[in-house]
Amino acid sequence: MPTPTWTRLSPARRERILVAAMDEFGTHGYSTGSLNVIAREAGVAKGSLFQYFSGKLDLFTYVAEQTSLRIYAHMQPWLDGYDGTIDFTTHLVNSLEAWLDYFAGQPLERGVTAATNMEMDPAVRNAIRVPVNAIYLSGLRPLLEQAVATGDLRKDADLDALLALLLVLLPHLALVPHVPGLDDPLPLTGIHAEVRRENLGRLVAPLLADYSARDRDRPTPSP
Amino acid sequence: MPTPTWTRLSPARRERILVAAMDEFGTHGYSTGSLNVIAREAGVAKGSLFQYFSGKLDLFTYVAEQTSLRIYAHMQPWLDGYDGTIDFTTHLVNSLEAWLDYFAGQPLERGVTAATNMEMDPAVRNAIRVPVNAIYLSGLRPLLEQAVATGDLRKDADLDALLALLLVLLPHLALVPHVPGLDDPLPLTGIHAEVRRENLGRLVAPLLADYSARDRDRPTPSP
DNA sequence: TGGTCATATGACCGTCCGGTCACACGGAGG
DNA sequence: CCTCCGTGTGACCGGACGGTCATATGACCA
Repeated sequence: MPTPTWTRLSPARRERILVAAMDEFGTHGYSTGSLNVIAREAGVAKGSLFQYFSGKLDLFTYVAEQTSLRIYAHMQPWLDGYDGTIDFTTHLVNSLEAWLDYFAGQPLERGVTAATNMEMDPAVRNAIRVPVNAIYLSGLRPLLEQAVATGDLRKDADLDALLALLLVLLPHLALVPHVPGLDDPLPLTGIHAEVRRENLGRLVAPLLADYSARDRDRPTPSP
Repeated sequence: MPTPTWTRLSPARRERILVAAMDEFGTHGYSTGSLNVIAREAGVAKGSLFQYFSGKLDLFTYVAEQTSLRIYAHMQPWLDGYDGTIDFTTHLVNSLEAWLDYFAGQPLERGVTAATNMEMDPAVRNAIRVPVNAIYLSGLRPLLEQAVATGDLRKDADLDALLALLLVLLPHLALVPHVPGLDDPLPLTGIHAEVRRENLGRLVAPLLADYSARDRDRPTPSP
């Protein structure tokens, strides 16, 4: 939790420090990220950082929280914008396209997402991942429930399993195009937008098809 | 690549160093893992480590490679043991149970798997993940092709998409029960064996059901 | 016995780390 | 004009790091 001093700072100074911290932690991770570098890049004395935060972990926690709030705010229209006028699989693919486009254009948020997903220290990971996961769950579950309400997903669809799979998958989808060696087999890297959209559909299809209530979502089985 | 001196060492000494390195890297990751600690725990002078490996990265690369070989050797019976006498979904759930049980009993291999999956430095990650992924792909693709050959998966099943999803999922399944805060929504932690098996089925079902060729794998759709 | 050589050792090096602290600065209130 | 206090600063601290190297050890052979 930042100190009262932090809240009295000019927005410009706060933003410079936040950006420098996102950049450093997002590039090197928590434990390897350097407060010296953050202070230098922000144009601020290192001692000042300790006037705003109680220490390295406090700063990283703040960075992770702010980042997840920004990401969530950007995705909100897709989370509560489903009304059943298009089929749910298409809506989900559209949302994932927006998800990928967002991270393609926001290297800072992408880096912090990588850092929070790759942290080894259990104490740090718990401080970061649990609230972030809660944010994602609170947005995704209503979306799936809405899909059941509109009749796009079957009433007996296993929402818990679907949610767990999506939560594992989402960070990988966000990072794969920009993090070489992470999940090279995912067919989303270095391709045109139409091919990427098609491939997103190929990844989502097996997840959703079995729970789809509308016939048009289910391909004809071979005899 | 280890030096010739390493290969001339007594197996006991090699094993002590390998175990200490697996433990340290598996607990703290590559960049935070300490050669001082490895040398101390192995009962060996730090200078000796530099007689066996050219540096920290060389040692970690060796550790990751040995670990993936051990894991692969243990899973081999499940990878080429599918002959179609049971349906493929059941075989896959059986294999995943073996996968989870293996990592439950092998904290060293589990730690190294975590370390290789959570490494931030791109150079280190590429040195480690690419060959490891290649090992997994070389074992999993023939298994899926075998399932197509026996008629358990449809001939038009999207094997590339399935493989990509499995490759993303496998490390998470291995680590979730022992790495708090990693993927808490995955329903595999702190439960009895039968419940865990049932939940594994719930996770695999949406992945495979749409591509299954046998009717018994596909639940009755609601009208 | 004396010499050679592969190996083992740990003190030591330069560097960087997170964190501290004595001090400088400047606007507000007397 | 002086004092105070919130704020900004960077030199400094103890410690840990990866890596080096002069020296010690001991097996083997002449």
